[in-house]
Amino acid sequence: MKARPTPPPRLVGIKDIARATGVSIGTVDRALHDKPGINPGTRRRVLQAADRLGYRPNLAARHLKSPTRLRISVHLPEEIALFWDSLRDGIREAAAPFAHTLSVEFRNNPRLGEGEVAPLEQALESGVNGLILAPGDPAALGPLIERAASLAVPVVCVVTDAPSCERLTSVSADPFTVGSVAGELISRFLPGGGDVAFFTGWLGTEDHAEKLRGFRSSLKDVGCGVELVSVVEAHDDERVGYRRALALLDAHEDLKGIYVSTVNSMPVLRAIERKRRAGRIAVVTTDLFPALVPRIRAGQVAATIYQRPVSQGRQALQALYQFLAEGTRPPGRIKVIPHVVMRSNLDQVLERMA
Amino acid sequence: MKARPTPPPRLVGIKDIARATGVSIGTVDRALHDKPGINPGTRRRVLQAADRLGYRPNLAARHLKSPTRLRISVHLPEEIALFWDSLRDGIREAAAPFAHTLSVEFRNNPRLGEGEVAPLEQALESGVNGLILAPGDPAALGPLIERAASLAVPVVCVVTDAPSCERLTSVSADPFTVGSVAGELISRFLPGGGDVAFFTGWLGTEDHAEKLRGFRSSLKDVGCGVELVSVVEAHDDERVGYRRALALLDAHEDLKGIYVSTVNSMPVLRAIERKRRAGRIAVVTTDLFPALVPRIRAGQVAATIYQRPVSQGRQALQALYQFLAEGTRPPGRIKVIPHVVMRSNLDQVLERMA
DNA sequence: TTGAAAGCGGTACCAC
DNA sequence: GTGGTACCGCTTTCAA
Repeated sequence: MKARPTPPPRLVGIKDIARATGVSIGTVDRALHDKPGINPGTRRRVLQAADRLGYRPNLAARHLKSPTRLRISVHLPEEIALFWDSLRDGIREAAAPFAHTLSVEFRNNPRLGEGEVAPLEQALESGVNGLILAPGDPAALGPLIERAASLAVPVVCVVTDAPSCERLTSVSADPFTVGSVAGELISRFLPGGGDVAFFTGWLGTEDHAEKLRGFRSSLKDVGCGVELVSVVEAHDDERVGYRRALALLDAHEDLKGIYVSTVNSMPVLRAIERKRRAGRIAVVTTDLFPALVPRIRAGQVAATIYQRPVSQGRQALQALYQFLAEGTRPPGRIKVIPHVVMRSNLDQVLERMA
Repeated sequence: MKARPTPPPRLVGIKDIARATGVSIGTVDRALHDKPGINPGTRRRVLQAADRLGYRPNLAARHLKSPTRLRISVHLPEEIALFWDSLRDGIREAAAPFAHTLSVEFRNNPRLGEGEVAPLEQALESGVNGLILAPGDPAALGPLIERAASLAVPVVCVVTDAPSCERLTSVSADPFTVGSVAGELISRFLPGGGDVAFFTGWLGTEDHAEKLRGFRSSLKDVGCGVELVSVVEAHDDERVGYRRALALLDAHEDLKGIYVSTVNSMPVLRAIERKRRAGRIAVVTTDLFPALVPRIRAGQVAATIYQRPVSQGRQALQALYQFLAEGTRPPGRIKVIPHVVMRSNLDQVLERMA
């Protein structure tokens, strides 16, 4: 005997509203979409009925008619490939279910902050409906983002933010929290207290300054005698980083911990190795890339803080789609919770990245 | 001047194939769906053309016709509400974009492992198309899962697994990794070494045994003299937990760390408080619930390992939907990477839960 | 200001 | 075996 499916609850559609109000579906459409040429009273009645019946538009059917698929342009750097490709994957993955409603175009620029303007201008020219971008140089991009806003093209920032612009939202790891997690880890790793150092790119960058602020606040909170004795700017340059790390290690014979708040951690690790202090310094790094893997395995890196680019991409696309398709406005800022990657969960994280 | 959208690339549809092959759309449909009553040669030609043109069915249009929405039944316990409700939220959230294709029904049972059979039988009777469930008692559920398999109803396990059954996939945090992360954290928190203890529910449970194995392996790996001196079974009972925690603290005057691998951590914390050893023992707990929040804030809990129910729900639904709608078979096991929640990222995690 | 009807891509069914 | 066509929910256009 075959099981009898209970009849699924019929969803209310546009013609249910029409029937309930005694008008035609055309009028219902006009009311629902604020179109001109409708009696205000009729509109009100229709909207009330829609509300009362719990009408939810069928997006699939909507986009069936006009093959005007929504076009989204994604603007990301080529370097560092692993990171940005993961982000692109997250976007592609999230866009897959909407393939028939949405088309995603990728426009790359060489590096964060370099050559960002031209592709964005071109995308706006070509009339895209939405933008996802990582504003490396918010100052240069500002006017363009404003122009997008004036064209009613929503912009979602990823990884970095341009909070002063009229963007729809931004998806990123909150830098204060990231720094704060690093600080708490290092403090906990050094219950006996000790001197620690903080490596960054440029302190002028808002993100980096925030990480430092978070780091400091955690050292104070945990309060077991861990002291920040040096803040080093490595200018995202391998050689500068290496030299300054060596100098740091020489100046502080009993340094107990280092937090590298940028992706530029390899020179620091090499300097530690050269000075034969590996294992005697608790190192917390940023992000995850192939060269870091053996260092984590060997315990030279106690933990690394991973910004989860795939997740950021997914959330950025979802926020943008929901706004474009349904008009749902996301919160002004979407914070991704970073992962603490250590030896014990490294393999699992790598598995997910592949 | 208005920007000119480039015409979106027309997707190939069923009638493009019909035109290319010189048959009618009805025939194309028969070929694509392996329906009877079609000449094998015609079928071959149609399929080739479909392949050559890169045909992708428009799922939205497909489900437009027959309101035979896919029905998914979700079987989860009521206790502990916060955790399972988060899981349900993740499912609902992920199902939202497919609301017109998919209807989700929730069937609850009182506790994990209790009263799981009846609702499941009822769901199968009623002819659902897919199942999401947390098998608390895999032995009792096994036959039903097999019956689902024989009815071609895919099953996705969440949180706990029933690996010996023919389920489509399972979504959960790998217990070995969870235990291993806890072990690594505690080891790192105790660079000077010391005695630690492990609290669990029943060691007979496979999950708990795996966590212990992971915990042990990390202690050995980090290898800084941390020793596991006691494994305590609290039988998920508050009073048993409290009594055994007191006994443990009395027996080990210089206990340095405790990992509670179940959600039942409050009695342990109360025992530590009663013995005035708060702050002198590194405690790692499991999951996140309101009573734990102030303990983390106060530093009595160094870290808690959170299984991310929302994410598990989302991934379970996506895997099931993609299989039902598109026939995509997910990997045999989807591992969720647990979050390490500490004071520094607590607020952010709570924000996401709300 | 409103109604009626065509058509989007696909399914189901009837007629040949 | 195959072709033709009504219909799903919605947008759009044209006529009233």
